[in-house]
Amino acid sequence: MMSMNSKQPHFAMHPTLPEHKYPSLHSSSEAIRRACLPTPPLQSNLFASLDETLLARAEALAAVDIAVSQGKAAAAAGQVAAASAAAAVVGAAGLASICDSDTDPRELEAFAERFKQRRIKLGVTQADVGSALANLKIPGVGSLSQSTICRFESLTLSHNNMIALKPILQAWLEEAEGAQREKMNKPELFNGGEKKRKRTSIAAPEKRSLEAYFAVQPRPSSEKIAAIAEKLDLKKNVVRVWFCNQRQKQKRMKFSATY
DNA sequence: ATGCATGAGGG
DNA sequence: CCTCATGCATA
Repeated sequence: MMSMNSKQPHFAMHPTLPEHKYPSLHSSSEAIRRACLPTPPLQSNLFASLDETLLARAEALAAVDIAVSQGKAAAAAGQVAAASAAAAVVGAAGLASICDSDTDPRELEAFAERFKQRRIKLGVTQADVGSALANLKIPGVGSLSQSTICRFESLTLSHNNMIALKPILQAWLEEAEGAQREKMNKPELFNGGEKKRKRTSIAAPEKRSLEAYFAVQPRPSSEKIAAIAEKLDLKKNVVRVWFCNQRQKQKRMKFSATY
C-alpha cells in the first residue's frame, strides 16, 4: 500500500522563480553558438517549391534507416554535426571565462562520478538528494527532482546546467557527510491524490518519421509542424514540443563538445 | 533512466 | 515561438 514513489507535493516546482536560477548563463552562450554556426543548413529553395515532398522525402529517409538497421543513423549524424559546431565555437572563442577548470567538461565529469559514488556510500537516493537540497537554505536554491539529480550524474544536462548545479550538489555532499557522523532525520510529508498528468506516447513509426524530418530540418516552421502533425495524426503541439526536446537533447553534455 | 511537458525569460 | 532548466509519469 505504501507505494514509496517519488511523489512530491508541489513545493519543488517553479511557483514563480524569483528571477530564475542562473541569471548570467543565458544569452551569452546561445549567442556564441549561433554566431559560430559554420554551415547554415542546406535547403532554402527546397522548401519554396516542395512541401509535402519534403515530408515524403524525410519519411523515405526513415525507411532507409530501417533498412540499414540503424534507426538512429540520421539523428546521430545531426548530433555529430552539432557537436563539431559547438567544439569549434569553444575553440574559436578561446574565452578565459569559459575555459577554466570550473567549466571544464572533464572536471564536471569527474565530479559527477565522485558525487554519485559518495552519494551511494551515504545510502541516499537521487530523490533524497533532491529534496535535501532545500534544507541547505542556500538563497535561490530549493529542491530538485530525482530526474535532475540523475541527469547530473549521467551528464545528460547542458554544460551550463552542470556548471550551475555543481557547487550546489557539492555543498550538499559536504553537508551530508558531515551530518552522517551525527544523527539526522527529516520529516516526510505527503499529500493526497491529485489529478495526474498523462504522458502522451509517440509510436515508433511516427517517431521514425520525426527523426527523419529532424535530420533535414531541425527547426521546421509553424506551418511545417502543422503539416507534419496532420500527416502523422498527432497534435500540432505534440510535434512542436517534440522538436524542442530534440534540439535540447543535441545540446546535452554527453552528445556535445569534443573533449 | 528517459519521454513528453511546463513555464520563465527573451525577441 | 524559441531556449533552457526542470519535473511528472512511466518504461
